Amino acid sequence: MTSARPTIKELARLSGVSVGTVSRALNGYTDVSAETRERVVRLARELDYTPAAAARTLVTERSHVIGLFLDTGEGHPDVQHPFFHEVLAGLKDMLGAAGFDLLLFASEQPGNGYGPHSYLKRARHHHVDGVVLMGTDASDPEVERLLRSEVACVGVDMSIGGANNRSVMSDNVAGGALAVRHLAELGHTRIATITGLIETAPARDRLRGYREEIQRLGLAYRDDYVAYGDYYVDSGSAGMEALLALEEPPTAVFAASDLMAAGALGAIGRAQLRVPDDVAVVGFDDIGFAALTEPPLTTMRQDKPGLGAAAGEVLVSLIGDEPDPQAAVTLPVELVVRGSTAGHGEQP
Amino acid sequence: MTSARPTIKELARLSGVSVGTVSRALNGYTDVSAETRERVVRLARELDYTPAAAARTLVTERSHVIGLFLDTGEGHPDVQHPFFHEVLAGLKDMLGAAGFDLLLFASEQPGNGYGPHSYLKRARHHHVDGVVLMGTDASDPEVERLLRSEVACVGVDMSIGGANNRSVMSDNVAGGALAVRHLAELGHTRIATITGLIETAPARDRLRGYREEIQRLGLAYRDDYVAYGDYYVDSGSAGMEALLALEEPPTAVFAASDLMAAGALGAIGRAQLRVPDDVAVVGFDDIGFAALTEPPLTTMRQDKPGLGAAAGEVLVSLIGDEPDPQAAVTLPVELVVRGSTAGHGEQP
DNA sequence: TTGTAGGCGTTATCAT
DNA sequence: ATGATAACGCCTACAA
Repeated sequence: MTSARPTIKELARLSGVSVGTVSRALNGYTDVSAETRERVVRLARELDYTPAAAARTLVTERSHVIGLFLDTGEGHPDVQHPFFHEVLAGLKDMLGAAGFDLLLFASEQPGNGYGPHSYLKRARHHHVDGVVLMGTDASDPEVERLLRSEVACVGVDMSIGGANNRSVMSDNVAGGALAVRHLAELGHTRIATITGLIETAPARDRLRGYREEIQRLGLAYRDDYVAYGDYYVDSGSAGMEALLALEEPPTAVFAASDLMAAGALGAIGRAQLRVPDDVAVVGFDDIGFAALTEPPLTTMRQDKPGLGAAAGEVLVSLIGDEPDPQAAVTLPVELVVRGSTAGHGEQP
Repeated sequence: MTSARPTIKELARLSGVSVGTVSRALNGYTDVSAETRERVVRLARELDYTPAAAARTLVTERSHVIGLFLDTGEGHPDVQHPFFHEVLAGLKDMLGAAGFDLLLFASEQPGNGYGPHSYLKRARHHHVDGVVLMGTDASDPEVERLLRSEVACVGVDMSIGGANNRSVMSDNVAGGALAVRHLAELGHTRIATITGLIETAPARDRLRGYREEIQRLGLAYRDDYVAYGDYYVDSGSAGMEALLALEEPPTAVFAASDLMAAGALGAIGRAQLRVPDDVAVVGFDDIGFAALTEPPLTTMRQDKPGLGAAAGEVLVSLIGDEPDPQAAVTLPVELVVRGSTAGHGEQP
């Protein structure tokens, strides 16, 4: 039924003009007679003509495709953390509106043969106009090579340098501080934290915010109140268990991710303790299910679609020749108070 | 530091052979002297050469890229349902291993000008070797046009026909039946259901499984025990509220998604009732957080990575000239019993 | 075994 | 305003 893709040559033949003219007409050049353009455009619509991206990329040096590296190393199931998906939604929308599609790098040896491709090679292979990195290990030598290259990169939740690279992330330091302040205002003085993967910038920043606020409040900073996690559920569970096993266990805990906070909730329950009465919990992210735990999670909300959109915008302006934007974009976070720190609905 | 991408011509010049020979050497043709190949390959490695996908696609008619349409119409935030992400992980891994990358269609008018592109045009534009559809409305005329076209398509959780199209989904009918059976075995006789978006195949199949099993068990099928939802949390909440408001409310409910089951959990709690004592709940999907609700959710587990991998395999074999695989792949589901139907941990 | 040359579908630079 | 024509980078007959 549907015939093969018509090419620009077809259009030229059928409309009785040259391919050059067809191209110009379709691309809205001014030096085409209204009549010709009309005819060509109509024909193109009738035949459902689409330009071949490959051909265009070849001559234009622009693919209108943004590459996406999405990993969360350390053997964690990648493409798995809910946080990134919500960011991705924002990224996709923004980029789509700007005329870009998203290439999710999946293969380490695209096409046939040629052996495994490095990050840089994969980006060049598809001639992507820019690259977004999420959850990637910035200290990986291959990543560093990519960052040093001519490819425009923007990292979400990772701090990357370089002339044509940018970072976008939440104000994690402020977030950590805010979480602690909230708990302190509730009367807590024994406030612990469960960190994210400490190799990552957000984890370090949130920890720093935690520490600075603890000290600012005149509370004692205790090493044993810092449990090291990896953002995922199990580490939250384990971290909380360790904290509860202390001689003087905390009465409140700030987990650097909702997933870990959920794990902490579980551990607290298993210890026959109650949230928030025995120990209050605040998470980070405000991913979808944060409102669905029991009790619902108080958390520091990140503007996830906003992060994605910001990443897209930065990248687009990096690609174009617009005035150089700032080196890093930082988005504010917002405290969302729910049951895990607030009163307990049922009780009078 | 990093110089511009070397082309095959560069390699030819530097290695003192013609471009044709370089191409053959790199692509593993046999009619190249071992010595020449060695030299060329080494040089390619040294210069970090990557073939330009665009050029290759142009001549080869193969892009080694699979397109992905990921929507969940009806105004729902797309790219948002956890289920699809877990499927995506499996898809990405499988496709990656097979040498394909994934193009996430984002823009409705890729490149500049040319106006909005239909599904088919977007697929052709990038010359993708195949397309995966997830959560897309199969009755959309534009989707139908894509399905009638020469583009190979595989739908996840959607039933699509056509010579070069395939479907992969879980055994939803069996899943619905199994859920009901489980509840019946627990002694329940008033078993209700909250359906998924009834326009979708999985929702209808799960409902059918529910109904058939109800009848098979000799229980009465009651229209008022069927609440219509849309897979998302709020509809589960609303559905459950409606069910609880019945004169003779159910003592058990089968929700066609974990998200709705979570919503039901909330509604039950607000009604001062308890799970599973007052009403037992079983969900569907077994998405990540199903084990984290309170109580944890009994659910029908779908093999999500398996669905993704199957989709990839089917597509790859559809693209190649391998013997035609079956028209549809159906994966088994598995009952995972947790607290929302089983005993209640804390109590003796 | 290797070189030459045509062509994939576009855009862009010339003339005309 | 339009038509040739040369790239873009690669693959693949066809010759040699």
